[in-house]
Amino acid sequence: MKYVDVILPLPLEGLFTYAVPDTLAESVGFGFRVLVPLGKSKTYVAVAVRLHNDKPEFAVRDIMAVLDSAPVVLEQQYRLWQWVADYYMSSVGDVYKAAMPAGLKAEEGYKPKTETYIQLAPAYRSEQALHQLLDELKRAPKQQAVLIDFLALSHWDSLSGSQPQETIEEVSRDELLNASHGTATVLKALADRAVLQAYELEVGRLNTAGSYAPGNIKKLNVNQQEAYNAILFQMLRKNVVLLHGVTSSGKTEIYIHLIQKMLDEKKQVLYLMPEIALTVQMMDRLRRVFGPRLGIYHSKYSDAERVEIWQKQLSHNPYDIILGARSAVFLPFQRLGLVIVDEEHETSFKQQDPAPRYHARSAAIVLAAMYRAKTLLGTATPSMESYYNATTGKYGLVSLSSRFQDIQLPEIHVVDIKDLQRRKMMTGPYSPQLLGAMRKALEAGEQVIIFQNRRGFVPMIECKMCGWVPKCQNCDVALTYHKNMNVLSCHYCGYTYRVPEACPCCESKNLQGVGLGTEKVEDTLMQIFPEARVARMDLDTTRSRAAYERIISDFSARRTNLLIGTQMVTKGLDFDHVSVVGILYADSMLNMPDFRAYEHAFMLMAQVSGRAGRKGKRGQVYLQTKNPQLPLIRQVVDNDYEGFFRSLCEERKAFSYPPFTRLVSVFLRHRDNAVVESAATYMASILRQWFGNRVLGPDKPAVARVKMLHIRKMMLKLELGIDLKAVREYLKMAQRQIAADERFAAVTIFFDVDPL
DNA sequence: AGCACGCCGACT
DNA sequence: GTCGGCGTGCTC
Repeated sequence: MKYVDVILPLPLEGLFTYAVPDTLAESVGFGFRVLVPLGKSKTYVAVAVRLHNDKPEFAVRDIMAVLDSAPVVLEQQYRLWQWVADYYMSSVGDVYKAAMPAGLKAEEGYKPKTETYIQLAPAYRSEQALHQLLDELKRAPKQQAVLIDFLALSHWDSLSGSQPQETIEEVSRDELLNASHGTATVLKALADRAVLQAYELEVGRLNTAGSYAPGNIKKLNVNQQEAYNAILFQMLRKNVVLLHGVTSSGKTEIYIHLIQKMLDEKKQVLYLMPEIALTVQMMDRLRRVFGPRLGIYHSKYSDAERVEIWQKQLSHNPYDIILGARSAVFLPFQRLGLVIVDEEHETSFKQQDPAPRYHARSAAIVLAAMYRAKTLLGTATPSMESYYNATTGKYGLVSLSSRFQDIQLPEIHVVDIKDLQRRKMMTGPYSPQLLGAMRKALEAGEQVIIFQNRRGFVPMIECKMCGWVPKCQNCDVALTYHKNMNVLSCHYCGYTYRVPEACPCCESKNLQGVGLGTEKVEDTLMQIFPEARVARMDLDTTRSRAAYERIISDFSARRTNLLIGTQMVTKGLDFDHVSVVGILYADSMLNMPDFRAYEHAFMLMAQVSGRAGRKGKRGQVYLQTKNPQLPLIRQVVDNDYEGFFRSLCEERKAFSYPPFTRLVSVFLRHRDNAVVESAATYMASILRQWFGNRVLGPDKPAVARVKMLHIRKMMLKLELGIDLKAVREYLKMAQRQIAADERFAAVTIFFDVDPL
C-alpha cells in the first residue's frame, strides 16, 4: 500500500497521512493537489509532499482524487513554505493558505473564463443551402440582417461559394450583437430555427498586451551607469545589495537595465513592490519595455487572474518578469535570477494579521538564495535593518545621491503651529504659510498634496458636558466619525454605529469631534479653495482596484489638482507637477508609544516630501509641527538620512532594540479578561525560567480588546547570535504547557517574529 | 478552521 | 420532559 503525506489548508501542526488507492497510485506525485476527507463531512484540497510505504500507526483514510496531472508546487516553493513556517512560527498549512490563490485551494476551484461563440449550423454550410436560407428569411428582415452580418464577420463569403475551413473567423456572441445592432431575441430566433448554434470557448484573462520592445530602454546617465556597475560588482561577492538612491535619482531605470540583463541570460526576475504602491505608473513603465513578458500579481487582481498566472509560471512559457506584491514571493519560478524589492523600507511587506506573519523582504532573500539568485533592495530611505546590514558588510551598498536631470531636492519649511496658534493665525489646522503656498500653486496650474495620517472625518467624538466618548462594543477604541456615510466606525473590527443625537450619559446635545481625519481635511479645503479639483486617497476611497487606479490617473493627468491622503500618498508615486506638499501635523506620528515611532515618522515625512518638485521646479514642503526644535525635524529638513541613522542607532543600542537585538512578540487572546491576565502571568513565569530578563511584560497593548477578545502581550528581546531554533522550541513548549492547563486551554497564543 | 459531541437554561 | 446555547476537542 502507498501512502502520501499532505499539507492541509488549516492551522494544524505537521502533515497528514492518507492512503493512496492502487487506482491512483500512478497518478500522484510531489506537488500534486489531492482531494482528501477530513472528519465527518469535510473535504479539502491538500498538497502532496511525500509519497512512501510506511504504514502509520493510526487508521488512515484514502485520498478521494488527484486533481493535477503535473505538480502545481515545485520543490523550491515547498522549501520556502517550510522556511516561512519554521522561522515565523506558523503551520505550513497557514503558509499554504497564504501562498496559493483561492482558486487552487477550492474543490470546484478555478473555472476557466468562457465566452459564447456563434457558428453556422452544418446543414447550411453549402452555398446552395445558404442561398435558399437567405431567401426564406426575406420575411424576417432582422434575422436576415443578423445572418448576413454574421457571415461577414466570419469571412464567410456567402454569395460566391464556401470557404476553406481555416480562413473562417470565430465570431463571439457579443461581437455579433455589437456589429449587427441585432438583439438577443433575433439571435435566439435564428438559434431556434437551427440556423446558428452557440458554443463555449475558453478565453484567458491574462494580459498579453504590448510587445517586447527593448529599444524603449533609456540610456543610463553617468551616475546611473556608475550605480549599475557598482551593483553588478557588489553582486559578485554579496547575495544582497542595497541601493540607496534619493527620490528621482532614477532607480527604476537601473532596475530596467538589470532586468534586461537577466532576460539576456534567460533568467526570471521577481520585482516586489509594497501592497499599496503597486501603481499604474510602474506597470506602464515596465510594460512599455517588456510588454507580454511581464506579469502582474497583486491582491487587487481577481483570484482567477492569479490562478492563471500561477499556471502560466509552471508552463513552458512563463512570464520572465513578475511585478507583484508580498504574496508574489510564493509564485513558482523556474529559473529565477534576480529579486528586486523596491521601497524595501515599506512596512506593508510584513504580513500582519492572519498567520503566517512573514516579511516578504526576508522571504525574498531566502527565495533568491534557493535559486542562487541575487536580491536587490531599493529605497530612498532604507529600513534600519537593511542599512545596518549594509554598513556591517552583510549586504553590499550602492548609493545614488544625485537626482536625475538635476532636479533639486524639495525645500522644506518647518512651520511652528504652536506659536501660530497662540497668535491666533491658524485657519483650523492650516498655517497661513501653507495656505498661501497652496493658493499660489493652484493658481499657477500646479498641484498640491496634503498628508494627514488619519482617515475618516474625526478620529473621536466627545460630549463637551460630561466627557463621554463613543466606543466600540467589541474593541477598546474610540469610534471614528465618517461624515460621508454619516456613521461611527471602528477601524479595528469594521463595525459601524449610528451617530447618537445626544449623549447617553447626560443627554447633552453638545457632541463634538476631536482631531482631524482626511475627510475633514477634504471638507475644509474645498471650502477654502472652492475652485480646486479635490481628490482624497485613503482606505475608504480605494476599496477597489479601479477606484485606486482612477485617483492616481486623474491626478497624474491633472484632472484633479489637490490630493489629500493618508500614508497611501507617500508611497512611490511620481507626479510631475506637484509643487507643494503639506504635512499637517507631524507630531501625531511622534507620539506613538512604540520604539519605531521615530523611524516611521522620518520615513513618512521623507517619503511624502519626495513627492514634491519635478522637472525644472524646486518643490516646497510645509511641515507643520508643535516641536520644531526636535533633531528629527532637522534631519528631515536636511534630508540627512545618515544623521537620522546614526542617532537612531545610538538610541537602539542604548535600549537594546533591533538591529542590536532580535524581537519576538507573544500574544495571548481570550474573551475573559481575568483568564487572559492570569494565563499571561503564568506564561511569563514559564518563559522567565529559561529566558530570564529577556522577557518583557506581560502588558496590555495600546488596544487591549479587539473583536471581543482581550489581549496581552509579551516581548522577548534576544541578543544577536542566540540559537533562534532553540528559542522557537522553548516558545512552543511554553505554549503547549499553557494549553495543557485546563483553565487556559481556550486561550489563543501566537507569536510575531521580528515584529514591526 | 470546521464540526460534532456534550453539558446546562427556557420552552411545550 | 426536549430544543438549542456555545464551550471543548479532534481531525490522517
